[in-house]
Amino acid sequence: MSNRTSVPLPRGRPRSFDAEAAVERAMDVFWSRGYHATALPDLLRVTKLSRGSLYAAFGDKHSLFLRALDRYIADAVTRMDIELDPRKEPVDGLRAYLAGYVDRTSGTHGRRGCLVIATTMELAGRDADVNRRIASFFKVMEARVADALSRAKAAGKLADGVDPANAARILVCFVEGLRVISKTAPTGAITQAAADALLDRFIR
Amino acid sequence: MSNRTSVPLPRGRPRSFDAEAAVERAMDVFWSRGYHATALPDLLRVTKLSRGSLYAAFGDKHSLFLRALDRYIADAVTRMDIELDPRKEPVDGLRAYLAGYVDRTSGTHGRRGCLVIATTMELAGRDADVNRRIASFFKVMEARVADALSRAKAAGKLADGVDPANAARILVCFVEGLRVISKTAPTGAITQAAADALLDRFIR
DNA sequence: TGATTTAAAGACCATTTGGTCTATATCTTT
DNA sequence: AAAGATATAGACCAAATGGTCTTTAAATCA
Repeated sequence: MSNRTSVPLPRGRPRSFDAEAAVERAMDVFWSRGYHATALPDLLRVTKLSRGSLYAAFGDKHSLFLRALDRYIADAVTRMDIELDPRKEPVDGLRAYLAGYVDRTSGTHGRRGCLVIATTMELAGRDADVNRRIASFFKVMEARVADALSRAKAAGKLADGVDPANAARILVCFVEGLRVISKTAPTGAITQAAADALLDRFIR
Repeated sequence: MSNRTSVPLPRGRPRSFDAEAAVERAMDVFWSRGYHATALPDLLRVTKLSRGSLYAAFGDKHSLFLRALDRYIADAVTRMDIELDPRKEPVDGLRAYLAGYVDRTSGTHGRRGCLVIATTMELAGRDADVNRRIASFFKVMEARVADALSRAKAAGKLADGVDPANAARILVCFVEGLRVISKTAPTGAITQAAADALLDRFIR
């Protein structure tokens, strides 16, 4: 039977560029400048692709942007899955989750901002593809945090009267708000103190 | 001495448009679409000005945008000064402040988003004029909230161990985060419950 | 009425935008 | 070596960008 059903090997010159790497570099520039402010030449520069290759590989600017956004979101979800891993102590996980945001909102990292928030504000209202992705991301995030809080509650680690769903929304809003105000004032130590103070109100 | 020092009366055709009203309409469109996505024709349409008049009155797109942003920020500060008026009960003030955000993040209002946050994400990193205004706005807001919390503490209304400065940062981050996630999911009731739950953790 | 000032209308401009296409060089397999 | 496949470079395009300028109509005061 050998290779009768296998896809024939491609002939000729092989792809010489790594599409995933190009998406990552495109993500970087969208992240730094936003969608509208990123022009084709910027994308060609960072991906080191010619116009023709870029359009052949990704279709158009908007599709490439969606790929970049998906990549950014996937990275964020992966991080959350590690920080809030159900096999860990839930409160430790929540501390790690908050610590990650403190780190990402401090100094230079903070000034860079967040591609999801920038995209939310710039495009979500008028771009259904974007809106879907962002809404689902925030939902996933809130669910993961609520889950960790539920586990903490079951272990008797939550303060009296704390509702996991409410607290999850509060924590998510807090970290997203952090990323906003840290664009202009990325003050790490103060942020850490605020994050600690907030979590301390919820745990016992 | 009559009118010796007075400015001579203007001759000829008087200004027939209200600059402040034009700024407000420009603010509306920047608010809905963002800076880059707002094109000159959009501004001409909503202000009902000709190109010449607009440039004569405001200089250029960027200057008009700064006027619009200043207007938006001034409105927000005015609102805060009413909600957090020192002559009111501080906790009532904080409730009013949060209620205002719940309202602005619900339904259609929520989908509209916030010009300050959109501008922060789109321009603050690369535009010093914008950065100054935004940084100062967030500082003012945090200070007003911290002030109300200090007054509440002095009146014995705060829970044990709550630091007004920390709590202020938490509340500001929470409301700004609310505005972000409400762009795609403006769920008013849930938001109100979260706001209540958060404030309840700080007051006695 | 006539002088003066203003705004509107829109022609005009250089530059930039996202996007297409062709010619050429390069690489791999047969 | 030949054939086939792919990437690059860059010319090219129409449309849109922010911005200037001139002409004309309108409104006011002297």
